[in-house]
This record gives sequence, C-alpha cells and structure tokens, in this order.
Amino acid sequence: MTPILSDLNDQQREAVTTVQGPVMVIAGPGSGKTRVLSYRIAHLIGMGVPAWNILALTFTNKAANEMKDRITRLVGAKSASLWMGTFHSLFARLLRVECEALGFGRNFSIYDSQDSLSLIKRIMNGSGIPLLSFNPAAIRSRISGAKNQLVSPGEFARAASDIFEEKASLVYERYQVSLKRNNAMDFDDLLLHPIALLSGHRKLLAKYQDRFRFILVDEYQDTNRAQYELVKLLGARDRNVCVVGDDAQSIYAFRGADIQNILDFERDYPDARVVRLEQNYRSTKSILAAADQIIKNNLGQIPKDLWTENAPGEPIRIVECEDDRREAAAVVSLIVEECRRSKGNFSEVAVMYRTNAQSRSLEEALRREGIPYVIVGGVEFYQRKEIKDLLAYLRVLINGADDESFLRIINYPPRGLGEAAISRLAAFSSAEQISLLAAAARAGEVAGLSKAAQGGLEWLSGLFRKYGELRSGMSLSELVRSMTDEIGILPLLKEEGTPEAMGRWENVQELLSAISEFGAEGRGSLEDFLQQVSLVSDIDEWDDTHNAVTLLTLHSAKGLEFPVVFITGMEEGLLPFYSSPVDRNEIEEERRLYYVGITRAMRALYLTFARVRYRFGDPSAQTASRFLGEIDPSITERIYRSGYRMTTSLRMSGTRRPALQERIDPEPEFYPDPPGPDPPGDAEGSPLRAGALVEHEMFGRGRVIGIAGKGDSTKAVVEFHSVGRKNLLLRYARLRII
DNA sequence: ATTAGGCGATTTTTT
DNA sequence: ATCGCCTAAT
Repeated sequence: MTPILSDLNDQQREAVTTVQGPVMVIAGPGSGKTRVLSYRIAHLIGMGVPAWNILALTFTNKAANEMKDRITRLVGAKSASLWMGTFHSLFARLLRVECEALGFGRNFSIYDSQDSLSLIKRIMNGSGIPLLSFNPAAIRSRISGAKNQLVSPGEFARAASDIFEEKASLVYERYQVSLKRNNAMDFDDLLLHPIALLSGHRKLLAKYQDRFRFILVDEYQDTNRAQYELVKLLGARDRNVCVVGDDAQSIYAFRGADIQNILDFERDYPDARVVRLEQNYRSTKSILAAADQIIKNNLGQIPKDLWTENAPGEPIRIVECEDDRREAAAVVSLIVEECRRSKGNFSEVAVMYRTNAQSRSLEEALRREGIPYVIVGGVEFYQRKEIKDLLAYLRVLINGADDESFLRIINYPPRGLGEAAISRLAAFSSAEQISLLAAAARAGEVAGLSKAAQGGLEWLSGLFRKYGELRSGMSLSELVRSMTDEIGILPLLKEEGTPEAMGRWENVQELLSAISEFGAEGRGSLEDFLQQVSLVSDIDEWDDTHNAVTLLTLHSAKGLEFPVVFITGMEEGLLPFYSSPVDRNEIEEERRLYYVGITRAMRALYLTFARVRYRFGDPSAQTASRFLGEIDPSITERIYRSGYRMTTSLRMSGTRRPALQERIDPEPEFYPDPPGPDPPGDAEGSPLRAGALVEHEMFGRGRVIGIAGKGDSTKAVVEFHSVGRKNLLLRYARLRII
C-alpha cells in the first residue's frame, strides 16, 4: 500500500481508490471528506493522470485553496495545472476563452446581485412597471430562480400565471437583452452560458470532455439544476464523476439548490458505487448524539449510521437568558470561562446565528470586555459604495459596453450630469445603437445638452480613451493609481472630513494596495483582478491564525470546525426562521441548518436563547425553539443567566468594573499568544498587537481589537472611544501606541 | 444640480 | 434601529 493510502480508514480508502466510473460519497460531518477529496486527487495524479485532466468543483474558494495546498504537499508541483475552484470561478474562466461563440466579448463584466438589481430597476422604469407595486428585489429573485432552473424567458412567459409573473417575465426578457448589450453576465449566467455553449457546440463539448476526464464535485447536496447539467454534460463520455456530499447538510434550497440531485444520483448513474463515511473524527459522543437525534426528525434521508471513537465529552449546555443583550453578555462570560479552563485561544471559539443582524449585540458585548473577534460576512468590503464606484471605473475601462457601470460613475464625482443630460445621452446611444461611453465621445452631436454636461461627457470619454491607450504600457499599480488621481475621488473624500468619509478614504487606499499587490505578485491582469473580486466571498478570506473569536452565520459555518461553538437565538421564528405560515420543507431545511451548526463543534456546544428580543427596535416576546426539545435531556444541562454579573464575578478583582478607558491592561491570561510563528501583525516588526491602546490623529484614542494581513496591507481593527470600531490600514493610519 | 430631511421598507440565509 | 430612496428646498 502506498503511504498515501495508509492513513485512511477502509471507507475512505474505497472512496479514494475507486477511480473509474461514477462514485457517490455520502460523507457525514467530520468524517474526513476534505481528506478523501484531496487524497483522491493526489492518488489520481500518482497513478499518472495529468492534473489538467482533473476538474474539481468546490463550494467556496477557501475550500479549494485548502485542498490545493494539501494536494501539493502530497504530490508536489505536479498539481499546478489542476482545475479546482467554485463552479462560478471555473466556468467564468472557461467563458473568458470561449464566450465569443455566444457573441460575448472576452472582456465581459460580471454583475453581482447589486448590479443586477439596479439594472432591473432601470428596466422597470423604462417599461412603465411601477417599482412601488412590484418589488424589484422580488422580481430579481424570481428571475434568478428561473435561471437556476434553466427556464428561458420564453418558457417563463408562457408559464406566467398572475400579474406579477407577467411583469417579471417581461423584465426577464429585457434583462437578458441588456446584459448581452452591456457585454455582462450575472452569477447565474456564469453557469447558464457554459451550458448553452457545451450543449450547442459539439466540438467544444468534445474538447472539454477530452480535457476533463475526471470530475469531482464537493458539497453535491447544494448544487442547483444548472450545476447538475454542467456535470452531466462534461461527465457524459467518460463517466468518471465523483460526487461528495451529505443530504443532511443541504441548506441552500432558497437559492435554487436541489437536494434531489444527490438523492437521485443512483438513478442518474445506476452503476454508481456508493461509499458512506460514517466515522466521525471531530466531535464528542454527546455532540454527535445530539446531532443524530435532531436530524432524525426529518423525513426521507439517505440512511446513515454515524459513530465516533471520541470521548463522551461534556453535556450540551442550553442557556436561557432574559433578553438578547443578556444573551450576548452570557456568551461572552462563557467564552472567558471556556478559554480560561482549557487555557485555550479565542480562535477556538465560534459564535453562530441565523441572521447577520444578530451579530450586533454580540459585538457590543465582546467589545465591552475587550475580547478580540473577527466577523465573517455582513457588509463585505467589495460591496461598499466607494469600492464599487472605483471598480465601476475600472470595469468601464476594460469593457466600454458596460452601461450599468458607466451610469454608476457618470456623475460621480459630480460633473453636472443630471437626469436630463443622462436621458438625452441614452436616447442618442439607443438611436445610434452604441454604448453610452461611445455616445459620450460624440457629446457634440447629442441634442439639448448644456455646456457643462457636454464638457463632463467629453472629459469622461477622454479619460477612458487615454487610459485605454496607456494601459498596455503601464504596470497595474501605476495605471490604477494614476487613473484614480485623475478622477479625484480621494480628495473629494478628504474634503468631506467626516469620520465616515475618512473610513471610505482608507477603504479606497486599501483597494489600491490590493490591486498593486495583485499586480506585483504577477497574479494577472486587471481583468483577472476584477473577476476575482466579483467571485470571492468573505469566508474565503477568513483564517484562524488570529487569536480572536469568530462570529458568523450558520450558513457560512459550513465546512468549518471549532473546538467550542455557540449557537445563539434558539427561538421560534429565528431558528427555525419563519415569517409566514410554516411549511414542512422549510422547517426541515432550518433543521439541517441547525444540524450543520451543531456538527461544527468538536469539544463544547452551547445553545442559547432569549425570552425577549429586540426586533425592529421593539421588544418581542420569544419562545424557546422547538429544536431544543429534540435533544435528549440526558445529554443536556440547563443554565440560567439573567444578568451581567457573571463576567464581573469571574474577574480576579472583585472590585467595580472600571470604565473602558481605564482598563489599560487586560488580564494577560486572556490574551495567550497564538501558537506557532509570530502573529501576522508582528511580522514587519510592528509592536502593535490586540489589546494595545493607540492614538489616531483624527479619531483619538482607541484599543486594538485585531490585526490582519501583512506588509503594506496590514490592517488593524481599532475600537475608538469617539467613533466606534474602524478598520485601518496601518500604512496610512499612522497609529501611535500609548 | 445638489443637498437635506422625511418616509418607508427591511431581516433570512449567498456563489 | 438603520439604510436607501424619494421629495422638496436651495
């Protein structure tokens, strides 16, 4: 037996070595799924299969990167040409090469849901559909749903059964036309267009079937119809399709994932070998038992018998609190207790919740106690207005047909181009069948423009012409910085002078350094950068090397594990979440989500709920979640925490809790150094570390909560007394340590 | 053309 | 409670 195979159990080994033909691996939580996938790929490469014949589709970029690293450790540089990543990023890559066959330019833009929503609103406005009677977001989600199910605009129109669907179908049709005219694709198109390409062009299909002779799909239970079709198309010839998943962990039905894909795999591939990974290496017996008791309440699953050799461990703690603030306080005091008892690091702890809005009270409580934390998700960096504005300039530079991005920046910074000027320009561009940018270049011919408007348009078109020409002769960094200077966004923000504007200024700086870094490391062109930016998520950037508690939604917890897990807000209406009458399928999906959360825990699990929770600013009485009752009381322990006293009594000093400003020196044992090499913030010799008190020339005094990144992009999260929490780029922020 | 202030919706979850 | 959008005022 090769050394690779000796560290696998029998089932894992079977999953790794069955390389020919269809294979379905049903992988319970913590059963070594990632290991199996990476070993399987390493094994294939070891057998002499060239890495470029392997296509590995994962759910997040993070998972892909981790597996790639693992494979490289096993087989070395041979893995370099492996295609491994998310469906969206890999098929975007394929489209860059092949999209001309569909009439797209290779420089197409990728629209995120914000972009696509604003396009939809514009179409509705132009079609006389009142935004007030028809919620654009609902229309967008209906369209996206149709696209996920591979329903074309024509089919959608025929099936439309009420006024809403009729309007939606009209918008859908025009939306696809506009995207094409803008040379743009939304997330759904990144899957739909490849299907059209492969099913419509025999030669292309053959080319890629030749290329991808071995296909692996991770998290198969969360694939949608389009992803299913892609796998089917590409795998049709060699049938070396290996899917890995767990029906019990399917949590993305709301965005079109179809659990039927995994349930029907054996129907699609009757000769499929089915392997079950049932030994859990992650959790204690009680945690696994709780998970098992819960999921049994769902009907119609693939049967599984999960077991573990791990210790029984401690009971599941169910914590009842009076309200959400106290819930947060209780979580914090329990975190402190846990870390003290196990001499553990804060990074061992994750706090999970159903909705992003719940993070707020937790953040406040953590801040109050000076405990460092990182938050995954929420408002993402690349979604911020100032970032999207600058990116829109870059998108227009790359893709002059991108009217949506052009409109975003046409009058930002303000240059006298208001509604009237824009509609005149739009009329001209549609009469001439050219893009808005091309129309701007001929501003003189547009009827009825003011002098100022004409000047503004000429300036804009000149800007893009100039940098379009300069582009090839400049480095990425030079290009973007010089263009940003010319646009004048930074001085504009600086003038504003408010702390918010200052924060935005820093964000723009951060974007610029990110681009420079991308260029300097030779990771690709501006097009590549823009594409990457559209397709990364917050969880991809997360890492556990900081000594900080992780806050995240149950959804983003998928695929991760933590020694200590808190699931908060265990209340009817929140978990399970519902706003309208309860449907069995929805409750089951909520239960799976709950199951995912529970099975992230290795050593300790806390489930907390509040009797009163502030929702929409008003207190509402809550009842404990039905899910709590699904765990056998013999493995649970109930704790009541009614006040804030806990933390105080745990502190060594029984004295009054000092105000934040006075607490210069946090109790050192709560800040153990992270294991291994120097913490990232110290890499450059910066003495800054979590817990330090600092002064900023604009924001005044504050405390460092965490440090992230390295080199020029080292960032610090600082809690200021005056303005609250800020994300600062050390390079610009000139923090003085007090 | 730009800004300020008021109103309304918004809270699932995300590639 | 907060954000974004719309209207009215400058």
